[in-house]
Amino acid sequence: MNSLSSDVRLPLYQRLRDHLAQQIANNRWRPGEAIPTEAALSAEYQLSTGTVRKAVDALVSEGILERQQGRGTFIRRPQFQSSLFRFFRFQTAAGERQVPESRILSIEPVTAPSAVAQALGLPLEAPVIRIVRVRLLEVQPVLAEEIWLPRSRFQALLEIDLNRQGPLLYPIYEEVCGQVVAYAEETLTAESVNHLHARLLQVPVNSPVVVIERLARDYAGTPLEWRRSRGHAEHFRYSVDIR
Amino acid sequence: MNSLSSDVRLPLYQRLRDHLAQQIANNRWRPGEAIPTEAALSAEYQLSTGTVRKAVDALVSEGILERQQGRGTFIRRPQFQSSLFRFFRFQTAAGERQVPESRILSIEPVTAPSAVAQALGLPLEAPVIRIVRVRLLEVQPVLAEEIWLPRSRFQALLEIDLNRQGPLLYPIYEEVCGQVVAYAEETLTAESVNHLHARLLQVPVNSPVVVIERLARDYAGTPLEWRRSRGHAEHFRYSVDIR
DNA sequence: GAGTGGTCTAGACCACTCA
DNA sequence: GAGTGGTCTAGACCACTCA
Repeated sequence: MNSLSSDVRLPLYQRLRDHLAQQIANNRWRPGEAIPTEAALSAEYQLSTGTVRKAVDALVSEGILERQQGRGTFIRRPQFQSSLFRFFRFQTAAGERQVPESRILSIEPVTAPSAVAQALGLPLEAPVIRIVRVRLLEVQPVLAEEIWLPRSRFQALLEIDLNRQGPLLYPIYEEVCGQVVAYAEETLTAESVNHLHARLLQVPVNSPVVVIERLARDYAGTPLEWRRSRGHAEHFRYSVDIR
Repeated sequence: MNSLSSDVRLPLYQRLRDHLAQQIANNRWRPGEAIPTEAALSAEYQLSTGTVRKAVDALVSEGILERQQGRGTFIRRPQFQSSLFRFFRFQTAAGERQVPESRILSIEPVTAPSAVAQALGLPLEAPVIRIVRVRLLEVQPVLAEEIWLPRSRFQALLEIDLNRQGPLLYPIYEEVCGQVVAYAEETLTAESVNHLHARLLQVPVNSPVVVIERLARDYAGTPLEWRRSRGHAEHFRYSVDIR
């Protein structure tokens, strides 16, 4: 038997949700692992199954846990590939979806400019890593990306050859640095492309591009990565439901 | 006592949810009205309160109902103003938010071009209404909008002076035509502005604009309105959370 | 067949609203 | 003080998974 520490004025299901979220943030279980069964949680915290289910429901709807009937409830491994597809219609001539290739143009230790320091919650001129890359689909550049990481957590990236890895960075962050991206927030704007990005994207100067800024965080909410991606507006289409 | 008609293989809470959704779509209650209390629904359908709550929970999370503790559960009146603010940062110099004014440039009965007929689910060349307007903030145009409506439901709009109404069309649709917008789906892209829209928005030809296409539906899911809005990219900023 | 999550019951008691 | 939604209990039984 265990007990819930947080604010006693909150409902029990809320306190259990917070307690579980805290343990997930502290890496008590790794992504893909199961948490204790509902019966075990009921017994451990002396709560009815209905109350336990309501706490687990909340974490499931937040995208942190994933239920599988008959098997258990698991820490969800985020699937950020799909978020990319929400924004861009990267398709081959045959119409199938495809993860764009990655070509790293540079990776280097630098000090954080003020916008980056602010986004990542670091002091000005804190040590960071800056990565510049383009994403390509059938030799055509579709996205130009600038990526900033706090050096304290990602030092190990400087010692490997990123161009020999797959096109997705988040699995590499997890394997090489033990850092798991749990959430992200994206902001979209549009602009006329400047000379530098026009060259990287192989489009005429001043054509319209979509700009996507993304701040990615770990389970505890600490910022892990800030990136700014630019893509030609022709490939861009984003849908959202409103109620 | 009443009984649920839908597929008996579905869980009871699901069948009650579908049953209530059907009645809402059939206008059994108007927006702002209360549905029966949980106790009344339990008695009417011979279900426990837990099951009734789960059905109501589903409709609440879909944005169709709204709970108010101690008062009741109400048909939600959609607040589409807020969706506009998610996309554009329309702000006065003082920083406060403001609904942009509306200036109707034209409203006329026409036949549906193929893209419009397809979006609204109408036959080609079906009778529709086309509205062109600009939205202004402190005399500055911020959005140029083209709006298409099925004439069968919106005929009454042709008989009033829209420029003597408020800037929001959805309350007018409800008051004048009895049509309630329940959901909408928006798609975002960007483009270089052409001569016509450059003039309406008072921006240089070829500057980047954001294009928002919106399909609005009633509670039954029938398309009510299709609109395409263009705004200068400088005023545009859209944020989304990803998990 | 043992173990898991999914559905459902029949309540009790609490917090809030409103006349 | 009557009526509403909000929380919580202590289960029972079902559907699914996996050895």
